[in-house]
Amino acid sequence: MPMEKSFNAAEAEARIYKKWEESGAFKAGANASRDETFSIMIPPPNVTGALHVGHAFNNTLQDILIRWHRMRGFDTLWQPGQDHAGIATQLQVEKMLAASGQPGRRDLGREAFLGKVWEWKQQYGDTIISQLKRLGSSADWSRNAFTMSGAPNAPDGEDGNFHDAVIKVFVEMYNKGLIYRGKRLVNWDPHFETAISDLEVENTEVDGQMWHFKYPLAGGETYTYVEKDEDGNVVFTEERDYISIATTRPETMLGDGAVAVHHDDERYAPIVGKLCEIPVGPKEHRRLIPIITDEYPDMTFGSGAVKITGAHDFNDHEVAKRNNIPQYRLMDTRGAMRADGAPYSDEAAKAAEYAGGKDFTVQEIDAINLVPDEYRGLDRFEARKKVVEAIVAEGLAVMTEATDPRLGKAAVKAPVEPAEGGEMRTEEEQLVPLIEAKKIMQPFGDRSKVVIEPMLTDQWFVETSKIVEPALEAVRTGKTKIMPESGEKTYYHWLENIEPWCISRQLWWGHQIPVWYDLEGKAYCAPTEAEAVRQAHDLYKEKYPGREIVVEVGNAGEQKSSPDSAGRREEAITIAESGWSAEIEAGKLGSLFVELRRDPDVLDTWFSSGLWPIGTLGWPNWDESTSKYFPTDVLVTGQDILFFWVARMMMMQLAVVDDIPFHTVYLHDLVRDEKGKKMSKTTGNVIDPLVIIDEYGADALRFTNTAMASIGGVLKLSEDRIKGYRNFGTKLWNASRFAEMNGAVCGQTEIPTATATVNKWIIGETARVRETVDEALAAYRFNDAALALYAFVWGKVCDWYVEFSKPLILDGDEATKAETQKVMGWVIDQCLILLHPIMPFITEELWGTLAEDRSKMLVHADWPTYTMAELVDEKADAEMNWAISLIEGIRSARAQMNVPAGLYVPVVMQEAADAAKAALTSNETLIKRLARIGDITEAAEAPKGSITIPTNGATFALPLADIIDVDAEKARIEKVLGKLQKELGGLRGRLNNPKFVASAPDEVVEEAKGNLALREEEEAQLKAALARLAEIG
RNA sequence: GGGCGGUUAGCUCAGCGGUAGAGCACUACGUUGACAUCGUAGUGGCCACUGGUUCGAUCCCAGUACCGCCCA
Repeated sequence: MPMEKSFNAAEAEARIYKKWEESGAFKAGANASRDETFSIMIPPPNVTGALHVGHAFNNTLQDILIRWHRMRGFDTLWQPGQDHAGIATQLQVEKMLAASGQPGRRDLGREAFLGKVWEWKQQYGDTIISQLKRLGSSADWSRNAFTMSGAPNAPDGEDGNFHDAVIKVFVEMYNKGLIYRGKRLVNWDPHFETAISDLEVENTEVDGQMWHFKYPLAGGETYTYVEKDEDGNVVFTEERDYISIATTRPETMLGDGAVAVHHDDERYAPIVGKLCEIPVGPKEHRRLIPIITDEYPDMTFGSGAVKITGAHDFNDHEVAKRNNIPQYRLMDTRGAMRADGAPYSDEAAKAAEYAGGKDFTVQEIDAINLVPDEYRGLDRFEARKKVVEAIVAEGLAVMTEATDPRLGKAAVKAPVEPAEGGEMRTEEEQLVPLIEAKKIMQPFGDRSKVVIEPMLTDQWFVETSKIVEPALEAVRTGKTKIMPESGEKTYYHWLENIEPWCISRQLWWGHQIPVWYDLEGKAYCAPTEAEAVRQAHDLYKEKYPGREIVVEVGNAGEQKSSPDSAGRREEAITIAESGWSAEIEAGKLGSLFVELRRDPDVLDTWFSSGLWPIGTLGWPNWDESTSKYFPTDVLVTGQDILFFWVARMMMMQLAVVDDIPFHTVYLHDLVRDEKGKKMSKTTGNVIDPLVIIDEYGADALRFTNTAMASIGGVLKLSEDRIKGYRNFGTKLWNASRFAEMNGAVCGQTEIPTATATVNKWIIGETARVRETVDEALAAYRFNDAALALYAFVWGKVCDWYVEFSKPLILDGDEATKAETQKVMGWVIDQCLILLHPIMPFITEELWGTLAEDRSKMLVHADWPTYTMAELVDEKADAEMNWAISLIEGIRSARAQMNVPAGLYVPVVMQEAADAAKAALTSNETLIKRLARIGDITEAAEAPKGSITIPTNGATFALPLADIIDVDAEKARIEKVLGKLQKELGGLRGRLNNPKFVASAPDEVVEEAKGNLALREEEEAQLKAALARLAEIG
């Protein structure tokens, strides 16, 4: 039964994938024939995710490396899995709850909500896995990992131990002092109501406004404000009773703790150390703040004076810390103005005390709510408007002319002079508040897209500075190599300037921080609750020997009471140590009750994915069967997560198991559309890989991905290109179909011996492409591997070898026919093997079709190791190249001279060298056939009016005096000659230059000489041809 | 502002010391014994610009212009 005319990807792919999987072909160690391991950890896709072109690209490369190594007999593991994606998943589930009319997260409470998340995960979490399978990914799915597996509330089937690994690492790092908790200014996402890391903040330039306000000096003081030019000449003098401040965020004025000017700023020297008034809030409770000096203010920017709001700005925070300025928090977790605490008058009075010199703690300051009563509860942007209105109304805005260009679009056009046809303005200038239209950088949450608020909160941090050095060292010494090399530079730059990593998130979905506090705030970090209880128990037991200690874990918000061993219930449970001491002194005996509450925060998702390499392998409970895959070999991932993930894995693995996680990092760009634009739903240029697979097959998409994958290359995915590689698959299919129809012998275990030149030649070419592919893959030059195979399969096998074989198989003698059938079968098999890592489906299908008694499926076929040294026959190579050039020369000349394609023309050969004669004789049938020529005769002179085809070692003439136009042939030859002479000029120029001959490497000189000789021969042949044509006229 | 890249055929990209390649597109011809998802032939490039190093530069170095990306 003849094969179909093309590969039915839609039908075959699922069937083939099932066969692979059911046979355990992807299991770790499958097909291993040597001890060396090769392992790759998949960059875990979000459990909420769906396959996009980036995954498709990324996984194609990983799969190629894995399949290639597996076929080569390595003990191979491709570890798959998913990431729990804290914020994204929590958001998705909340949306689902809202959409289906179920109670929301807060109504459900933590436990119930997490139950919903797990349900959701079990229902949808496998989506991306099934999509990766459609791509042909040969990961060991039996080991699929999940970053939340083994968490305390995980349902059955989610019982890995990733959670244990995460918790263990946290505890160890805590005990080593690498993790700490502190009140720090963090990036706060008011939408998700959680801290996020600085990497999750996108700074974007937006149209903003800068307001200029007057902060009146306390007690109506005045000073002389003087401005000088560069030479020290006074250019402006004014008596002022205020200091002018510029701000882009007026609402934060409420929390100002000081006004700062630069040490060297002479303009404000007279008032440094004095107090000024924040020009907002109830008149009777205006707060006074000091004017201080610091290095931070830029004298050339704005007025040179800046307000310091330590709790809401990173720069201000530093200034406040340096100068011990109180940092007042103004907003709640949603970014609304605080509504807690006492009335404003009371709070302002407290603040005044601290401003007046009373000692304070960070907590005491944080408790103060300095938002005036009328602004409480307002959204921060609403509050901004009101603050501005109030200040302007009070006349404390800096005013300017309405024509001031700094006002931007709001500026009024300057009046036109009467001379220019305008009307002179007579009234006094209208003054308006100075609100500069300015581009400002604003921080946005990368997921929420809302404006991020710097917020002073308690958070957990990894002291990255203490673990960064080994990670830097590993790359510096080349132990881990990052490709492309520019990635290493970026890596150094970031790690050398690394900031502490905020790892706590105010979310529910994630690994809850394993720290419990007693009500004094003492922290107990332990892998389990029982262990924390024990720690607390031991601690107090030591302090109060002889007393019974009862430790209980409560939930935040509810006081817990518990009977002691004597059955007595504590009346007023006093937890503070001082309280206990008092009780002891009073001689009261009873048990001491210690209540513990667990930190409600969870860990940043990247903290767990930072442990991906060891966590997936079962650390800390791993054994040789899994630990042998560590360190892994290569990480293939997007360069956009170099910092998020790669750098953190480096730091974490080195900190935890003192080894690198991988020896090579292959970074790639984002996959873009064909014009180079980012794909986005809003632009509507998203290419869905599943749609592509449906239409063109997974192999076409994979080949396209491979061909795009040059090191550091830009990835522009175009459907035309995919279509082209689908066609390539069809080409392979049809060459195989031809082979099958003509008795090619597939499934041989030995390389067939060849006597025919063409067979020797293609065997040598096969060895050549095998070496090229291996070299390319070893160097991660996927595009080179793909292109070499494309050129070989299409350009060599299909275009030449299949054509050459036709006369041999169809018209040749039995021996030649049999030999050619064997060689062809072998060559096709080699094509399938070499292409399999890139195009697994079509090759596996052909592998099964072309021979019935294969010992293994192609997925486990042995990768060849033959070399060019063994298989290239120089003579056959030279002969075939000569034959090809002759055929091409004849075809080209015929086409240009409009010789009818169906016409078999006779040929006359002249001045033939022995090698050319021999080459012609041994390949005569196929040359005749492919060049469409008749009898070949030899003569001393070419017939008059013939077409000339020069070759190395012989000149050929097609005697077509009747058909051809002599002038056209002249023109054709002159054109060729023109090109030739340009080349000759270059070659002669070089060889005539003594310095070239002296300095260039010998082989280059030899090559040039050889080239020159060839070109000169060709030139002579063409000139002779022209001379003959000239005779005719 | 700091860092990292890019600029090669109409388009998308390789190449990165020895004088330029692929795919697509385009033009002409073609139902030649697997393939029209094809075949044959062809058109098309001062390799951004200016200097330098070198016997020789698209390739190395310096600068300029323009375009990206990352970080402030």
